[in-house]
Amino acid sequence: MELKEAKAKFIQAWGTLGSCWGINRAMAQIHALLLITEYALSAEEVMEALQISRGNANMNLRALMDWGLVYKELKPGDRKEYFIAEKDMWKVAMQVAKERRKRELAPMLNVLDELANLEDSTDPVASKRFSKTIADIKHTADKADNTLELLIKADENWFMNSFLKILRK
Amino acid sequence: MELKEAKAKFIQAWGTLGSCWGINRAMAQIHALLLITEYALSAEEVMEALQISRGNANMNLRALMDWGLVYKELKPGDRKEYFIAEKDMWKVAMQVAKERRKRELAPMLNVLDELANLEDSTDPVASKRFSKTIADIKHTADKADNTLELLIKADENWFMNSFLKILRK
DNA sequence: TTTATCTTTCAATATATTTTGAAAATACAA
DNA sequence: TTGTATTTTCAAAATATATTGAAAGATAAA
Repeated sequence: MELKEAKAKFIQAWGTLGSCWGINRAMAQIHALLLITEYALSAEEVMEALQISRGNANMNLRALMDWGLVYKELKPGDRKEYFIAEKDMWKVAMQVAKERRKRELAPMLNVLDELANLEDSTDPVASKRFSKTIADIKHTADKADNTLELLIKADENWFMNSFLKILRK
Repeated sequence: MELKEAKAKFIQAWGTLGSCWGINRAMAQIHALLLITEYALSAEEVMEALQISRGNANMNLRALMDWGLVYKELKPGDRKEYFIAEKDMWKVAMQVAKERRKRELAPMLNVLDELANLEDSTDPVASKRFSKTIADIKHTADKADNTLELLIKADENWFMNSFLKILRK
């Protein structure tokens, strides 16, 4: 296999993986492209490499920056913007965990909270039973949330991070 | 809020959460419905409760069983099949982790393996650099995979499980 | 075997998401 | 300011995904 083919294969595989996680193909492919490019690329170059439109490239580059997976890089004397991906995959994983926690887990915990305290006087038995089920789900979700927070916080902490590195060896 | 409304809200919220994770709405909603129903439901009852077609209900109930999140229950003297959800949310989380590891992480690791050993004599420098990038990504992915395996294995092991329960307190 | 009941399949349809590209907005230099 | 390079927006089009429902396939009792 030649290099060009290998790069295409990686971009394709990363795109497929992304779609399992509710990330659209273009976004995942742009991420993949930037991951395997050691220098920063302009929107133009991304469009060219992946054969996508300007609007698509722009929208997904912006989304990747929102997720903290890609940074903008400005070159002096050049009006174009260039984009480069975070290459430390552990940081990438932590960033994704952090964002998903904020965007998905947190809202669900709020809904569960609201539902756990329900009391419907029309049918107190069923109502009680429902609250119990919800409370149980919330309990596990809270544990997951705490674990994730601990992991993220630990990663942001120098000492814990060195400790984790040993575990990750 | 009354009970009926609360149940609808939970089903709706669970459906939204699912769609963030590449799970379609119907599948997530059926799961939610079964989670808050203490007895087993027939396909008919699921269709009725969620206002979905027979084919849709059937296909997604089957998918939920594939994921190990829902079990079939047969009642003596009744030809209908009934469905009940796994209620232990920790088990649910582990089951999801297990399946996603198998279905998504494993194939990606295979692709990375294949790409890490590439040597393109046309451009040995770039080729080497690419392999190094891939190897680095694979390294982190392997760590994630190992951690996940450990977690799943631990959960399947009685002793480790009691230990984890203390951590989860 | 026939009949009644229930489940599965799948092509057609509906819905949702992604992508495009041209126009508008913005940023900057002269 | 005006002109030029670049980015952003967004409605329309294209694509992908989910849903329907009727027909075919099972299964078991009569």
